[in-house]
Amino acid sequence: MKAIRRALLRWYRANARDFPWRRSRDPYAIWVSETMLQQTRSATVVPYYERFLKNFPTARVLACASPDEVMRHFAGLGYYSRARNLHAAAQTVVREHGGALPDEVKELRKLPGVGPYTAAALASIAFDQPVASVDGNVMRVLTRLLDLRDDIRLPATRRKLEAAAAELVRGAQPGALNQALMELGATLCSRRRPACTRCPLHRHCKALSRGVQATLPVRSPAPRKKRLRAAAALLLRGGRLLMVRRPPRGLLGGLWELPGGELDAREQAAAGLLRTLREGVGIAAAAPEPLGSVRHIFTHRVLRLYLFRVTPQPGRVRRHGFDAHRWCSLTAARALPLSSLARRALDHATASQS
DNA sequence: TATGCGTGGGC
DNA sequence: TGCCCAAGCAT
Repeated sequence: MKAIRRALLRWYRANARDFPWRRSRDPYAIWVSETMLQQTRSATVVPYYERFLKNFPTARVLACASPDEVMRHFAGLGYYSRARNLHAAAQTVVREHGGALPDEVKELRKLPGVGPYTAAALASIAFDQPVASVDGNVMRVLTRLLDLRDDIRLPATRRKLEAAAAELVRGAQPGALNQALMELGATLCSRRRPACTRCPLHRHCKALSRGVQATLPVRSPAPRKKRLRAAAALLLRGGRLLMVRRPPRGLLGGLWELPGGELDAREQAAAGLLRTLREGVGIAAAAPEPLGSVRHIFTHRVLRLYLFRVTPQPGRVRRHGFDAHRWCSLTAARALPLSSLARRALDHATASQS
């Protein structure tokens, strides 16, 4: 165990990649990075992280910002409940902890958006607490090191690995040990073609000694994605287009998009669009002009979004199921917090119609 | 315990 | 095209 610890730390000191969050000791900055890194590649996070910290340098500044402004800096990153939770948690930190992040796992876990992994990562990296943070990378490294063939989708497997990791990070430099395990999993101990010859743990790896490293970790297959269809409108009035904001919870919560909605089974796209406009924004229209479609893949769904240009009949917007609406210039619409899907839809619709 | 929640990249 | 994956969390 001691040899493993020493090998990991030495390897990490020599091989840690240079990320902006690794240059900071500020618990708030580390918190922001850990939140953005949840289920997200580090290369994707870098520009978001830098922009976010420039605009919201402290928990106090973040706590005072508007929800739209916070969401604007998460737009395109995905899993948007992270932004809402981070914002709410910053307000809690200001209100209950004087603006400074608590240093204990138990207190950190009470913050919305801070789960077992993030709490342990913060406590160890920012506050030197000897707790193990087990993410997907660590699970891959440890299942191989131990030749553990249990399904890593199961919580029971996760508990076993957390116990193993807890043994490892006992003692000095828990933050560096946790990061070393993650870094190893993110680089050498990759899912396919692990670079075992360069691995600091190759002498200790049970899976390697048995030649089964490429078969680990074992993970039961995910259920098949559901297909769904939706329609959205470039709804123009006096040179401005209508944008709507989705309610805070659920899919793409808090983000803006073109008005429209999901189609029923076998419903024609144009007819369905007119129905969703009637139901969602209380606007009547006729003869939608087709502008093509875009395909978008979510974690658990495959969406086909049909786009139309629509000339509305006179009448006020009466929202139902949306949070807010706004008549915008194209420039203003593009500056709203948009999901990647909404941005692509807007781009596609405006390019097709001109 | 199972499911919902984004996005972009790799093969 | 389809499937898997990447520093998970909430309900």
